[in-house]
Amino acid sequence: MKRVTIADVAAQAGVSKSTVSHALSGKRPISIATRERIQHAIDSLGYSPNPVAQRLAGGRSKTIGYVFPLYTNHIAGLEMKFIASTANEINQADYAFMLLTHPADDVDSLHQFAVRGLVDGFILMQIRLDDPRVDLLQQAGIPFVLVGRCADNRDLSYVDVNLVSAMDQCLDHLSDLGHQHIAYLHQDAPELGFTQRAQQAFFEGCEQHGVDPLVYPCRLSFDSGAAAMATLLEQHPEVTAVITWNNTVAWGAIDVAETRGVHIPGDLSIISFGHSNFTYPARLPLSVVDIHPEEMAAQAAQLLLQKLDGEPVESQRLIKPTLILRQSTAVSAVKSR
Amino acid sequence: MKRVTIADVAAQAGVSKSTVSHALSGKRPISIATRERIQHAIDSLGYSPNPVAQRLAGGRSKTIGYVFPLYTNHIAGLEMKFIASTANEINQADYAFMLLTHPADDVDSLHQFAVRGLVDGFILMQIRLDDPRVDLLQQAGIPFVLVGRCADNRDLSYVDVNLVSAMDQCLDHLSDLGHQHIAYLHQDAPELGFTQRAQQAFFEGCEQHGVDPLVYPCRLSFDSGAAAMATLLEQHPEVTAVITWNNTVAWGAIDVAETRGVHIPGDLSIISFGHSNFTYPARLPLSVVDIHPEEMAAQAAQLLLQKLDGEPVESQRLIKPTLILRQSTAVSAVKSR
DNA sequence: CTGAAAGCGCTTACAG
DNA sequence: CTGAAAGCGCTTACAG
Repeated sequence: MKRVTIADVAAQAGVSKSTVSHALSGKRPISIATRERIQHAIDSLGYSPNPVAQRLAGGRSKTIGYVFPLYTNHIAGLEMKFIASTANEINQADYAFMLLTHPADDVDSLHQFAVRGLVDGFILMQIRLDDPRVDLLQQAGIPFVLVGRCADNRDLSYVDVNLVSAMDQCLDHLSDLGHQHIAYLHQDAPELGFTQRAQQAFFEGCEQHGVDPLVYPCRLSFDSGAAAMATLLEQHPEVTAVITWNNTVAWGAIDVAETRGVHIPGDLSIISFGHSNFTYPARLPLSVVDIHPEEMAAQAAQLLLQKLDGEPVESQRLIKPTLILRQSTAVSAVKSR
Repeated sequence: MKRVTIADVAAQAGVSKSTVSHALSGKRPISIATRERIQHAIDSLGYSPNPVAQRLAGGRSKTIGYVFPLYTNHIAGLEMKFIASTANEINQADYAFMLLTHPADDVDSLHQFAVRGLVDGFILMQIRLDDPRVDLLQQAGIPFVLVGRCADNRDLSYVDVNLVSAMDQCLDHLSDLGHQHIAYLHQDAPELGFTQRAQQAFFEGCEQHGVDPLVYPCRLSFDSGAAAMATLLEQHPEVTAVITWNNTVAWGAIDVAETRGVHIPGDLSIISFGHSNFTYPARLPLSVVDIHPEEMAAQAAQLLLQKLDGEPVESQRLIKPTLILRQSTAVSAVKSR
């Protein structure tokens, strides 16, 4: 399998290598006649440029890096959806997809990696309010897009969830059903922008709706969701509705509730953040706030690709979630436990 | 952020670039004195070689490609575990991890990708009995390792599950509990080696244990597992135990059983293939055959890395699964429905 | 509109 | 044990 190079194409088309290069990049005008000869040579030889050489010579490697710290014991369907959607999107654009799983605080690894110049740009996940990776990439002058947001987002490109809308939709619905004491099982990670914004949106939404807000932190696991729910039920037996930031957490919470004889949705309504095709048991179709991970992934990928092409793009996007009502919410029972 | 190059190191150490290169690769003897000067220069300058240049000059890019067709709607915890484990393993070895999600039958994309020379080697998932990707990579002379096996595995390196052991452990256990009619909800993908081998192991195991084998195909989804279970219960009400190839399928099957009043484990025992930290509801701790995805991922990664380093390695490995008994299996009820 | 040449940062014969 | 030089396959000033 001998590689076909730009020199082969140039020879067959009877032009110089630089002409072939420019025909490919479109960076300078080429006469229609020679353009056709070059195209013909490319087709007949089956030429495709070597991205390694392109990159070394100052061009693109057509590779993007996806920075997503993964702890193998704590992965939910949502994370997977993000990864798979982004990978598919990038691959379909004929770019290579590089997954970087270094821990979030290991900025050195990212630095090492970035400086190696293997990728043209980055997509960052798990964004912190004050994220050292952002400073690093800005200083290095490497294009990147955030999925999420920092505290200060000047000059940054991001795709994020509209959490105010998400919470509003949940609270509108629950409030309409008569719920007065609503809990939010939120992620125990104050450094993340998502966590802060979701909590704030929850508190403000509760105030607007005149309901009593309860918040309990938990980690991304079934057991942690269960533990948080257990504590909640003990400390606030008056609670009649729960919102969870993640479906794994929701299942843990549901498990505890059912085990203690708290019936869903009769005694307790529940809504989870997630996406539309979570699986759920027939006896308990779970209502979810679909944050549209495929959509977020696609937009982030497109944003980055457009930046790499130098296209001017509107670069701060908020995706509006959709409340999908199934059967885990119901009219609040007047409770007197 | 000006890049430090090998020329900078050579200049500071007062040697030639080739000497620095050889000191780094160890491909020819370097006197202890100059080696020390070079090392000192590398440290003080913070030099790390540019993998793009290395690759172009005939060396390594320190990148491996992970070929795993992903359909975003059909992903279970096991897939995620494989991806995350492999990514972590590769990243920790200071290699870049490239995820290729092209559909399995899209050999052209893999070809395109391989010929671009971005990666040093591949790890292949979802191996078919007769896999065109294997021929492609063999002809191209690119190192690769399979997670799974083909029909003919001469000259191939792989890491796979010992399915005979897996089925034996399940059937030993179920048979001891008195089960006589055991079903296997297997993956509806006859082209995959895994599927064929698992079915064969199931049939042979049943024969050895003198039990009645039932097999029902289904796809990787909750709904499909539910549908298969529904059909099974209608056609063979005498069934008292079920083995599923995947936990998502198991939850679908369990859901249907419970909805129809078939109690687990009282009326029906169930064991799922999977891994040790699947989450499960407190009311139904699921027994699983842990196929050790982290272990498989780690071994595959190490195998490939060793091949890239030219180390001779024992290259066909079968990982023995572990049956983790929890509370979804019980003594068979004498049934007379 | 097109070409000859330098250069990207390495590796590896070739020579000593 | 070490160096000078060619070459990997491109891109991009420089020149016309």
